[in-house]
Amino acid sequence: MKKNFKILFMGTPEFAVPSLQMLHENGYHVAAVFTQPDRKAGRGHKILPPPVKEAALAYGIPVYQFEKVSAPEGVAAIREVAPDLMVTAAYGHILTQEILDIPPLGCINVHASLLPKLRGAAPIQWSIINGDTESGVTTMYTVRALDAGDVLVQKKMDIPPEMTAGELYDALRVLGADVLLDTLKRLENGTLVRTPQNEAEATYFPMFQKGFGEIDFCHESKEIVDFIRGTNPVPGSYMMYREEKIKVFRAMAADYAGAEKCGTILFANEKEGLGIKTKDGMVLVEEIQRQGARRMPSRESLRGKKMESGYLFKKTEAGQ
RNA sequence: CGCGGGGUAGAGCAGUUUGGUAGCUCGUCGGGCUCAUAACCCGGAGGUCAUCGGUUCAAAUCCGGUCCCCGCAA
Repeated sequence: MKKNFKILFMGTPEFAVPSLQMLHENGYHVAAVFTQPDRKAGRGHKILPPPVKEAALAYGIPVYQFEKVSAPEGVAAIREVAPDLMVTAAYGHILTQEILDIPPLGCINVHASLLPKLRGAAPIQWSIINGDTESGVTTMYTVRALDAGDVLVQKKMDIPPEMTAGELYDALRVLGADVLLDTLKRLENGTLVRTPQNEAEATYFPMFQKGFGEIDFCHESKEIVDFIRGTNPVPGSYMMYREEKIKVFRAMAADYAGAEKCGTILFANEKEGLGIKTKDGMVLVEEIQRQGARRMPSRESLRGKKMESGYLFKKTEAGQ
């Protein structure tokens, strides 16, 4: 098979950018890019384009932005592009069977997990929250059921013990482009093998909901630490100190045998830092961000704004 | 013009409501104590209070403009 088949690329966030860049730099014919509409982002009123749009425009690729691709006009646009192959990477839309049937070579999705593990919209964060020690990227044929299509190529990587979701995200988006390139090469030379997923081993984790990031100190210390690094930087974890929402970026587990209730501040000063009782010990909260301030080490923050030893953090929202 | 918090010494903060000598915890420099120390004691340096303008006898504080940082919402 020749390399110059016509590709329709669908993606939205930073995760998809290296894949698009790889296609462009390796001479693939990307006929069009579909991405989410520009949305209000940040403070004020600014409307920002998705990262993929900026990349596509820089490469001179036509960009289409539909609120719903599955609507008639979206489908019509795809038919007009008439791609041989569709590639999706964190596009943010569920594709209908009607759309999946359009490209003769099918639709390939780049997913940031070792399928069939961690199907769903936020596999990177969940892998760290769950305490996994390895992650990876999988390409598969897209089917109607979420992330359930036949696996094509999969590559693994280790998750270092202190890695945050943001760092893993950066690593996997690069790996994603690599896996996609590998997939396309096999498609070209006819060595691409499709392997059905083992449904018995499949796991699914949902998108985060509002209030998800609040820390529950009544879990085990390791779970709390994993939760904090798995939600860093988005959606971010936090705890409520009286009426104030304090964001937490980094923490480590430590031994402690006291009988205080989980969530109790054991100490909060600039020498020892911030220690909070958990189900099985304590966590040392090392980096926080208080209201109106920027993120900084707990000890620095505690030099100025004190926290009362003995205060009990109680989870106020559902989730985790 | 989406809502809200903030900008005060190298760092982190209080003081602003009720204008009246610029404070605290650290760091730093010098000295002391100690077998010793990130411990303790004494002393010093370091700030046009983001910026511009206004009100006032007097502005960090009250009023208006600008710049920058942050949270929410998306």
